[in-house]
Amino acid sequence: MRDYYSITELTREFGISTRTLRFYEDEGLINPVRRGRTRLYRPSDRHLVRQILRGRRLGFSVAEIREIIEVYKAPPGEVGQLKLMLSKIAEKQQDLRQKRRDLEDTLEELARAEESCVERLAELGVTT
Amino acid sequence: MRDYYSITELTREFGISTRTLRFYEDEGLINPVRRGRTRLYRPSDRHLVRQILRGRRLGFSVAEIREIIEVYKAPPGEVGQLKLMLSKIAEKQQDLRQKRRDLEDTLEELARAEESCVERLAELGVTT
DNA sequence: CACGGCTTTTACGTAAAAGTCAATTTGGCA
DNA sequence: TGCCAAATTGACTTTTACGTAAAAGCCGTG
Repeated sequence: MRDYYSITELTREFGISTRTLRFYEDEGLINPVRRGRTRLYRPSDRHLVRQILRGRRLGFSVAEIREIIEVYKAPPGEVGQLKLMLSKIAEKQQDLRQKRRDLEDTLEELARAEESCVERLAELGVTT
Repeated sequence: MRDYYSITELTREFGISTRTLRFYEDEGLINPVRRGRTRLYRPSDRHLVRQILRGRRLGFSVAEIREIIEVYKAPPGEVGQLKLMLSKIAEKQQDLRQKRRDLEDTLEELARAEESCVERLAELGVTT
């Protein structure tokens, strides 16, 4: 496990630009350490980037991703805070379950479209 | 099954604005018929809106949604077109499967966060 | 027939998420 | 130690997906 990654290493690994990484930092999603002015990304930062990109692919806004990331952190000490966090987690879970339903529905429709294409090809005497 | 829906009926049903529906029309996603200048949405238009919103929730851009919608249409007659369509469908399916992995991973992390909150609450003597 | 309510078109506005560009600064190594 | 590729910062631009406001058309009701 590497100690640190440079910004360009991460841009290459994840296929994003330095601007994007700095943007996420400005937005408070990641906090790489600095040697002088240059950013050094720890494994934990790298993992965060991975999570951010996952959220992005799922269509979450940066604000929503921030909320999700916050619940990954160590749980707070106070009961009220803990309960609040639990309700936030439940909210995100519901959101994701809705997305999962949307996803399965869309996959089904695509399968139907695929099948009718294959059938049509068969009618034309083409073997898939 | 109703013949036609007015624009406001659909906005109420789906919780979107008239601007949004007209925008999707400008973008070529839907094509309601007209009585004079007013739009009349058929059940098929209504179903399209449902599919559009599903795509939107999954984080697809309007351009991507348009591509998905196009493969739902009746399959074309020509072999080359059919094969092209099949490859487009396969592409979308891969995309959706990636999203599904992202989704399951995120749900797992949320479950872990949830568990550690519950544990912490238990330590504090709170029964969930 | 005037009115309120719904609808239309046109046009400009805007927030989010970066991309791009220019002007430094720096740090590694020959 | 001197230099050049890489990194940083700040400002401006772009794209997407609508929001919003203005001005006007249709239509059933009192």
